[in-house]
Parts: sequence; structure tokens; C-alpha cells
Amino acid sequence: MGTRIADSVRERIEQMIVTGEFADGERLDEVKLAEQFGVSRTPLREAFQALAASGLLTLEARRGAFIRHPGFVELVEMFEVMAEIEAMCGFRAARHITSQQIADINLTIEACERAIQQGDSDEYYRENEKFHHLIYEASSNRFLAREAARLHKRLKPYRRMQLRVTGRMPQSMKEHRAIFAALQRSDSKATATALRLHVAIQGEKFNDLMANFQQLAAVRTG
Amino acid sequence: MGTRIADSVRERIEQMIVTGEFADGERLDEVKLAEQFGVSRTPLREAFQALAASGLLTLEARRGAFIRHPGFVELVEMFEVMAEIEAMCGFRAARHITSQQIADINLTIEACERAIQQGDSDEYYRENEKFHHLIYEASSNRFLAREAARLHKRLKPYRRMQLRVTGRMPQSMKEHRAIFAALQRSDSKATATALRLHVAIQGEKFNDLMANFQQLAAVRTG
DNA sequence: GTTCTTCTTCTTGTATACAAGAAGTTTGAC
DNA sequence: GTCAAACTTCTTGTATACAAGAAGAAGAAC
Repeated sequence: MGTRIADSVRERIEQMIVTGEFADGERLDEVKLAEQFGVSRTPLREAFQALAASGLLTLEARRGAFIRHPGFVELVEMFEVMAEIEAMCGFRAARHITSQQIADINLTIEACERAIQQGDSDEYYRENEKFHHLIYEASSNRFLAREAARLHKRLKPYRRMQLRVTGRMPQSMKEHRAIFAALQRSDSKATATALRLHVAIQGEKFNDLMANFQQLAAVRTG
Repeated sequence: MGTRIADSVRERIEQMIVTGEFADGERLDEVKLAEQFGVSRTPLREAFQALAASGLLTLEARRGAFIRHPGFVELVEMFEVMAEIEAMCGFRAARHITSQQIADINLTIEACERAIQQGDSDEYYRENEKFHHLIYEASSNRFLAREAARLHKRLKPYRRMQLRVTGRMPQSMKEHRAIFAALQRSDSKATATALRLHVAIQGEKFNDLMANFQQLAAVRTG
């Protein structure tokens, strides 16, 4: 990735969208953003296209680019798909994982535990991400791993929102250990089930997410 | 989708890639293609971006656009993921499907049967596609349906290649009926299993695909 | 003869200019 | 006073011009 303006602009807009700087349905003004960033419309439009491809905004012909935040229902749907994909990764990983990969995953668990003790949530998120990516790769299906990573990235802001709920981090930690244990004994089904439960939004998590979501929506409209 | 040059160019290049007009790793010349299509580089570059986003080619910074055909391994990997996603759609569809949707699916099966009798393979492909899309939608998870459709589209050329094998069409037909029967009695697990088997590449299908693939590779290099 | 360096050429990335369609406003008719 | 039509303005889509980096060729040094 050389020093392409289009890429850096894409990153910046992505960040702005993800941190909720734009309201749902808002139209992004090409010329305004272009001069705000001090670039021409060309790289900006490229960024728009890329963002549209990853679903963060929609391009309507001759109308412009519009922010498209997932609604609550879509969010639940996305997590449901993510849960299944993670389960598939886990199922396959349990059969193909190497001892090196097991060791690597163990490292992320230990790092997560340290992060919790030190109250370093950023570090926790980073290591949590590593944990999941290592499982994607251990599936030894590179296409699957890429797709999983793509969806994982897209859900990033909402996962963070979910993890803020009190007591979620230690619970998540426990689940990681269960997944790891299943992986270690090459138990495909148990790994898949543990991962599905870990990712899926159900029971308490559903209510927590809904509460967070409504709060967010209130801030936006208010 | 108004009359955007970028879109039509995208379609045309996509068609060219899918029909194997370019060799793997080949670089696509912007200016050459632009004058070939009688357009400027701008819409052409937009098309490149879109194609790169859907994985048909890769953009290397300051190097250009390169064709990236999936190898045999990646193809098998993709079908494996597709099988699982279809299974997920089927599992959910069996629980949520309406009588209207069941009727619609039945229509596609009948149309497929007619197409086989008349030897109209194009019509068969069309109705086959409808069959699968109806199941995606019946999952009542719109995000899942979109993802399934996306992957389905990407695998289109290779599925066609697979269906050319003698006797595959009647066999496929039988599988459709089995899937339909499972759906009708709301049997989630049976629907999922039937769809997984229908899509997955295994046993004879594996050999058939490999043979076809090697043949294609030989044509390309020869 | 080979290899390294420099220069040229070519290609991509960005900016700007131009064209065409969409939205909003004003004016006229009823 | 309201509705419709035409006009103006604004925005997107496309073309072209320009800049900068990459690849290849030519020449010099060893």
C-alpha cells in the first residue's frame, strides 16, 4: 500500500463513519469533503466506491453517497452469520490446527488475561482480535479465512459496543478458554458450538445490545 | 442504475474475465481497454475498483490491475464455504418459509424439469438460480441472503463448468426435489444437509471438476 | 562480458475542466 | 391561492491534462 491519497482518504472516512460522525441516511458531499481533506474529487470518489463495496455507504446513481448504518435487525442478522462462519472456522480448525498455532492462540489468551488485570481494554481488543484471526487461519481454508476477517472487521464497532457491558470481558475470557480447550483436544463439534455461542447474540447479550443501540439512536436523533 | 458508463464497462470486463478472455496474472492495460471501449480512463478505473472489490482482479499500487483466477484449491475452498452458507440458508428457511415461497420454489423445480426435457440448458441454469435465490430469501435473514447471492454470483462460471458433466443435470434435479421435500416438512436439519450435499464438491464431483479445471488450464497455457 | 547507474519512456495517480442530469425555485396560468 | 411548467442552480459523471513513480534501455565502469 503505497502512499495513495485515495486509500488514506478511505481510511479517514471509514473512521468517521465507524465512530458515528454521520447520521443514518446522511448524504456525503463530495466537494465539501474534498476541500476539507485538501484533495480533489477523484481520490474521494475512489474512496466512496471502496466504502460502498464494503457496505458502509450506498451510492445512488446521480444522487450521491449516503450513509447506511445497519439497523438493529440487520446487526443481529450480521452477528448471526458471523457466529456461523466462526463456527465453521472452528470446526475445520480443530481438525487442521498445528501445535505451533495452538501455542500462538494460547499466547493471545494469556495476553488477554493480563490486559484484563491491568484494565487495558485497548490491549484486550487487540489480543481478542488476534485470537479470532488465528482461528480463521487455522481453518486452513484461505478463502474462508478472508471472508471471516472481512465480516469481523465490518462488525468491529458493534462488537466493541457490546463488550462495554459490565462483566462481559471476564465472561468472554472464559469462553475463549473453552474454545481453546476444545481446539486442543481436536473436538470439532465442541469448538464449533463454543465459538457459535461466543459470537451469537442471544439471551442477555440481546438485551444489552438493544439497550446500547437505542442509546446510540437517541444520541443521533437528539 | 442509470446509464453509467462505469457500470456497463464493469459488466463487459466482468463478462470477459468470466468467459476466460484473460490469462491468470495478466495485466489489464487501462489506456488500451479505454480506447477499445471508446471511453476515458475514469469510468474504466471505477470498473477496476469494483471488480477488485468482488475479487475478480487485484490492484497493485502503481503497478496496475492484474487478473486473479482462482486456482483449483481456492475453487474447492469457495465451494466448501458456499455449501455451508447454503446449508445455513436452508436451515433457517425450513423454519421461516411461507406457503407462497414454497409454491414459488415448486414452480422453479417444474420449470427445471421442463428445461431438461427440452434440452434447454440456458433455461435450466436460470431456473436453477431462481431456486437457490428463493431459498436465500426464505432464510428471512436479509444480510445472509445478500452474502449468499454474492458468493453464488462469483461461483457462477465454475458451477456451469461443473454442470456440463454428463448426467449431472438429472442428478441435480433429484437433489432439488429432496431439498424441496425437506423444506416442505419444515425439517431444518434435513434441508441443511441436503443443500450442503447439493453444493459441496466431493466424491465424483471432485474428480469431474479437477478434470475440467486441468482442461481449462491446458487451453490457457497452450 | 557483466553489472551498476542513469536516463528515458511508460503507466498509474491526482487535479481540473466540461457535460449532463436532478432538484429546487420562480413565474405564469387557471 | 394552487398547481404546473420552465428555468436556474447545483451535483454527479466523464474527459482530459498534469505529476510522480516504476520499469526498461542505454551507457559507463570494472
